[in-house]
Amino acid sequence: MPKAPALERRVLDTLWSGGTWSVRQVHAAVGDGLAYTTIATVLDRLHDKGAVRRHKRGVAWRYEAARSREQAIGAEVARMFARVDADPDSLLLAFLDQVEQTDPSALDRLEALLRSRRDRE
Amino acid sequence: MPKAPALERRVLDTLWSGGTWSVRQVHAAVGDGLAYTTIATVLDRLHDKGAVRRHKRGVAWRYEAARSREQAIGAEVARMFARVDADPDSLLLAFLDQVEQTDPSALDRLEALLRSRRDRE
DNA sequence: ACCTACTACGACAATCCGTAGTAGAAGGAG
DNA sequence: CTCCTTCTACTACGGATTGTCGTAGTAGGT
Repeated sequence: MPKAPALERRVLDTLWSGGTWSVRQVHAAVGDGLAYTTIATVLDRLHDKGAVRRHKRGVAWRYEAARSREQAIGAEVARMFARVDADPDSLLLAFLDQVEQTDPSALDRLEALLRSRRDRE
Repeated sequence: MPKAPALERRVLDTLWSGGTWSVRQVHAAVGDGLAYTTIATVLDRLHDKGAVRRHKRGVAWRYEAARSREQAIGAEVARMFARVDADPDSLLLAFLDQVEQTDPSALDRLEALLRSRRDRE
């Protein structure tokens, strides 16, 4: 139904806030009147996709994110690079435009990152 | 069926190569043994989504991209920014990593772009 | 008046996602 | 040992998206 998997994202956000979580805990954290089994299903599917890890704690599973938010963002960026592979320069341009528009001060941070990366070698 | 709309992308790539196209021409360009009506449908759906423009040429439609590839990339980048909105700095990092990994020389171009953008104001 | 090319519309299968119910196992309380 | 609560596993369903076509009807040229 949704264009982007909104509920999965909310669950992941919860896990990314740190630690391991039982279904019940995630359910409480996400709230929104959703059924317990809805959260259980989402967690299960996330596990099938390899997005989360889990281990048994007694009868129940304990879940944690399989990759950090940073890694997930990295994968997202990689996917985008693959999608536009014919035209990397437009991507640089578009990226700068977006950064500037979202948060102009980020341009400075970007430049600092860039410099430190160059100096590192 | 597919995660990313592969055929729509191929059709768009064709249109992005320039000019206006009849269904028949796109069909020939995409090839791959697909039926003529398959291409017609894809073009039609692309039109519904506003991704392409069309005007009648006699009985037939002539299609062209509604936005340039560059604009499409910009929209893509904007979508990604929205998705990660809580953590823009990780995005900067991940972006640099990807640029470096894809094409190290692009880092220099990025820096040049950054500088020219800053000097422009 | 007929053939051809083109569009409009409908259809179907696969997949994803949100959402949830049910059955059954497992463990603690008496 | 038996009952109640808690969890998981499995199944299901509806809506959306996409790939893929078929059919029917229309409009123009020969």
